[in-house]
Amino acid sequence: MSRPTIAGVARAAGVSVASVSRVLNGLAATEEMVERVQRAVQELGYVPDSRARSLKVGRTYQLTLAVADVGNPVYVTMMRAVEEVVSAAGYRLVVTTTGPDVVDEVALVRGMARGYADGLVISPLRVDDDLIKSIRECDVPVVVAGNVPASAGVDTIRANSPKGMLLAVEHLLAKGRRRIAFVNGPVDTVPGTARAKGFADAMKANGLSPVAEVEAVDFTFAAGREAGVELFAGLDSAGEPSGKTGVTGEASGTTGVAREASGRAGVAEQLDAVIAANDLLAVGIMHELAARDLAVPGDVAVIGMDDSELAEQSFPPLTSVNLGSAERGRRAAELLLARIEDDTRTPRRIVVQPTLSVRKSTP
Amino acid sequence: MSRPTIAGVARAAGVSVASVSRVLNGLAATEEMVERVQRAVQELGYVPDSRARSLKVGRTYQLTLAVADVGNPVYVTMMRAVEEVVSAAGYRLVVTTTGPDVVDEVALVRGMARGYADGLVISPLRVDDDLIKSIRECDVPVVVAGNVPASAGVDTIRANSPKGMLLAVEHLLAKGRRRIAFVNGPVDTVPGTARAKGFADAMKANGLSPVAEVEAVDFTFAAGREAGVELFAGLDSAGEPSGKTGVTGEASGTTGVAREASGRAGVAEQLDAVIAANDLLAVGIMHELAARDLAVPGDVAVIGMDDSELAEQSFPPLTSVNLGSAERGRRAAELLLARIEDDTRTPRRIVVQPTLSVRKSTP
DNA sequence: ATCGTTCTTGTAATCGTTTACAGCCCAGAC
DNA sequence: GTCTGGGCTGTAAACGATTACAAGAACGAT
Repeated sequence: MSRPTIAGVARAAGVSVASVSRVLNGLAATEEMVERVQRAVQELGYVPDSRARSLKVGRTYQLTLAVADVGNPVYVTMMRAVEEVVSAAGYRLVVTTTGPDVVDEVALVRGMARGYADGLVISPLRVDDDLIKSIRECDVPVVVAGNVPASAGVDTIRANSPKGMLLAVEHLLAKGRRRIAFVNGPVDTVPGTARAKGFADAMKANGLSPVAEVEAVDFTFAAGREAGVELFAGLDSAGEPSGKTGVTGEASGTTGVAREASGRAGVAEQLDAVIAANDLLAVGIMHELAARDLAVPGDVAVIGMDDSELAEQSFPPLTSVNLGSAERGRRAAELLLARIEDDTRTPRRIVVQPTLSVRKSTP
Repeated sequence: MSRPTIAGVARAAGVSVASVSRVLNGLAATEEMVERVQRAVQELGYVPDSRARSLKVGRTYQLTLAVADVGNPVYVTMMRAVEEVVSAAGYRLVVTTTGPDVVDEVALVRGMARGYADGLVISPLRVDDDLIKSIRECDVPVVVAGNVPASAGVDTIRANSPKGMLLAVEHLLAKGRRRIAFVNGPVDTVPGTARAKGFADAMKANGLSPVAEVEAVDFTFAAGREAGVELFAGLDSAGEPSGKTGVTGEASGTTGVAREASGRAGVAEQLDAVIAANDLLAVGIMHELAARDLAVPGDVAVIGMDDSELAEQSFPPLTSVNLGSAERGRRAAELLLARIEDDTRTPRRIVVQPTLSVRKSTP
């Protein structure tokens, strides 16, 4: 025997399907009616079919969260915040990982038209006009968690990376560190560009120029270690303190030799602090520092960004710029829910301000 | 103008809705028919409604993954593996966090009857008869990722914790460490009991008895640190090397004093290794060791379990028992997909064997 | 007693697909 | 020339809920 439907319940209770539906949805009904329907529901073990309900009411009570990589602890923080808001409102959360490619993001947004979810929170790694266009034309509300231009005309909850960079640079300065290197993620990504510009501005504002800048191939731990290798190799070979290192490709070939040569003293006199574009990169850098017997923060201070759980767990605990991932997640979810209720498209742009979580990786 | 439906496409193409549906689903049709339908689809920007489709075919092409806490990196590993398999098969993934409470898990399983997903992978923290029963009676296939008794008669993919514990203990023994303490998570959880028993057996098999055993209140980093405090307090106050420490509550009251007294030498002569029930706990312990100037692995070796990304990222990198989370996730997803295709309920029980990932936290 | 109001309940249409069934056309065999 | 059979195509009935509308009951006002 298959699952009972509302018709079965109606038959068992001796009432009409409409009445069953009304009781189930808490609409007006006599006590006796409620009584009978509930008894029948109990007896048959009836559970309403959400597929059918979705078709009729045009809502799935699902929301989608799209992130580039679930392995990045910042997305875990965000996901947790979104889940909390969303499930409190009676929605389920569909989590999708888009990967690094923008065409997959576009495909995802377009696919929302299938109606399997009532809204989308997307944190895009890369953005192009196609993506903006698809978001604008999307049949369901979309909230972007990340920096997109105001001209795009879409709802966004974004962090203030430049301000965050300023906090990082000024903290280092206050501790007497002025020989600062920057390890960024790919500069063709949304966070990558924002942080590159933020770093440059923050340094300029304080009359500093960077000791080195390295672009990691990804926002991951492994890429952070590679970037560390490249960073130290660059410091050794090129003597000039403010020069930028070359691209990743060429450096890796000479890694072995460069690493041999990069003595503790050599590096430490050129460099006394590193800012990384996220916590994973920062931790990767710290590992490479340790491999070279450089003390954190004694020889080199390190600052990460995102203030994810990893920052607290790393050793030494990582000073990190809190870009408000949890709050961004929470507010993105709230904004999305609001849009679903009332979709008067006057795009909102909410900015969450950063704070600095000072831990042991800076003096 | 609202979204076009299949009827609109049919009208535009001058054919019947059935033909449109057939073309869209790749069934037999003349070239001209395919031509006309596709042109109409293009022109109108038609996208099929998955809600309607779900109702008709009784499939949502969604799978649910339920875990206790997305903050635990082992679930991130598992989630990534599940996502990969599932999305390759054309399914979406609904991620639900159940929290630590078994009644919420039961509610979730019961709720699957609503039909919003075609199957469920659940990694339950706590299991009781109600949960087993609800899984048995569930309308959609359920695969349990975790240890449940064979008598339960449900599909499971489980780890071999005892074997894993044996790997850990024997590795320590081979390195000359015999004064081993164990930091477990809550013992009323599925992994908690499995690991407690596994540890006891592994020790006995090697003729050892534990220096101390501590039960953390949770499988988290914070709980790991608390457990560390308790562990060292216990070592100081109770002189006997093989005694178990008391419950958490009483110890915390005397923490301040105990911590003062726990000198580097005092601890190191009673203890030369700690095994933790997961990586988060292990990292918490390492922080507490560092706070007491105890070197890892010089004074105390540490072994974690799960071999999550955190093990690689922690400092020193953590030797960890790989319980095959990724493989478990992958195989759970595969088994679930197989069940959806052919639900001949002869419950399978798959065991994934552990390996040891040796890193720098052991000599 | 009649009428109008309000409140509850039932009938049937509807959401947008898929699919069983029947009809049509055409080719090939007798 | 008729019949059989096989492809395509169209009509219409599902899938399981919600909800507009109508009908009936109860009740007070006139």
